[in-house]
Formats: sequence, C-alpha cells, structure tokens
Amino acid sequence: MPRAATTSDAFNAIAEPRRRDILTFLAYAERPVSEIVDGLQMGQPSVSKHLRVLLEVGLVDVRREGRQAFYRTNTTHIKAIHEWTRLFERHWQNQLQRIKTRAERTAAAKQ
Amino acid sequence: MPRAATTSDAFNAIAEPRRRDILTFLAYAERPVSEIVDGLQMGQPSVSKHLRVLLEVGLVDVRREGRQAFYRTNTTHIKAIHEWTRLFERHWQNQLQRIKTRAERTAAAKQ
DNA sequence: GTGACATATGCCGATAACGGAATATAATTG
DNA sequence: CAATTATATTCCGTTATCGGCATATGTCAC
Repeated sequence: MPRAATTSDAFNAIAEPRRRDILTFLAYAERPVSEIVDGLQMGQPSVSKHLRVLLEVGLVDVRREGRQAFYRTNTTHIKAIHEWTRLFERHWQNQLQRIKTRAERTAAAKQ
Repeated sequence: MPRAATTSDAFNAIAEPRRRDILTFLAYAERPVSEIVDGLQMGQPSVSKHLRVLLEVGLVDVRREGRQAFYRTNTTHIKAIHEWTRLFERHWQNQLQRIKTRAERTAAAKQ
C-alpha cells in the first residue's frame, strides 16, 4: 500500500512545498495561470498539474473567462487544518512557559 | 523524481492520517508505545515506524525508561504549521463575511 | 543464563507522485 | 480557415511509502 493520494485530503495536498507556494500566492487575489508561472518561476505544465490537485481537494476555486483561468485560494479546508493545529495550542503555551520559567531561574541563579 | 520524503518536513509527516492520530493522542500526556497500540488499535510495528518518522522531523520527543519508551508531542513544528495557516486568516474572515452578507440580503429580500 | 516483555528494524510487493518534454484542447484574432 | 495564445493532459522513468509478518535488540525477573 503506497502513500495516500495527494488528492485524498488537504493535508496530503499541502505536503508539496510548491503547492503551498501557490496557495500563498493566490491568497489575496485571483490570478491567471500565467501569472503564477511568472511569479513563482515554475514550468506551466507543472503549475497546471499542481492546480489540478488543489482544485480536486477544494483548496482553490477557478473562474474561467475566455481562454484564461483565474484561480484563487479557498480557505475552507485551510481553516480545518488551522483548527487541527489549534488542538495543540494549550500544549505549546505550556512548553513556552516551561522554557521561560527555566530561563528566569537560570538568570536569577546567575545574579 | 518521487514525492518528497515523509521525513523531509512536518507538512509531509502529518499528511499521514495515522500520524495525526498519534500526535493528537500524545498531545497532553506522554505515553508508552503499548498505550498507543491499544488506544488507537494499530499494529505495534506500524506504530513504531510512524513514531520514527515523527521523531525524525521533531514532532515527538522520547524519554526512555527501562524497556519502555515514552513519547509525547513536541508542538514546535505544529506551531509552524499553525502560523502558515494563519496567513489565510484574514482571507477566510472575508469569505465568511461575504457569505453572511449574502445571507442577510437574501433574508431581507424575503420579508 | 532462560524466558518474558517492550520496542525497533528488515524484507516484501504494489502503487502513486514528481519533473520534463511533447502534445492536446480551447478560445481568440485576422 | 490558419496562426496564435492560454491552459490542460499524457507519457516516461525513478523512487519513497505503506501494511504485514518475521525477526532483531534491549531490558527485566527469576
């Protein structure tokens, strides 16, 4: 059994660094494919293939206009990932607190 | 060129659903491997292999004690993922706002 | 040391992903 | 219709991954 398909969910889709770059690039404005190619310095077929994956898992939306295709990030699933990471928020606050406390103790000991 | 290694970064490591299960399970308390096996109903070699990946990218820490190995989630890299998703926070608030506004307009039109 | 327990590693076969280059599809222009 | 532009798809070879089972390593208890 190989790894789960990149199209199986948002977590798998964003494992690829280039796809994260694309999502970041498309976060605040829709853009045609050619702008992604120029902006991120990637080959056009490569961009199209990555967009297909992102589209399939719902991480981007397309609007077709003539021969152009305008893509933009759809943050619905990114929000889901955000929520998953938030499960650990309390935990890392504790870890930071421990580090801080230890640092303060060390500093106090040095005086 | 195949997909990037699962050990290449936290994003690749958490693409695997079982590994996310393990991280969630180990979020608030360290646990020996056997408890993960029981708690998540997975095979022991499978758990050990997933833990190796998570350890390699720094998503878990181990404390060895006798023949037991206690693992716990290290949230440092999860925080990095959290920060990446936060880049989109403003965007999804806009999207929610649009949906809300549209819903209100629809409701107003119906009256 | 022997046996029991806890965890880690090795071997296997099947499969999907990646980049690159070529080519296909679709829309526009003249 | 032919040429051009914008995007999508296909083919190819290489390679890491996964689960399952067997087995190795390490630790304790008698």
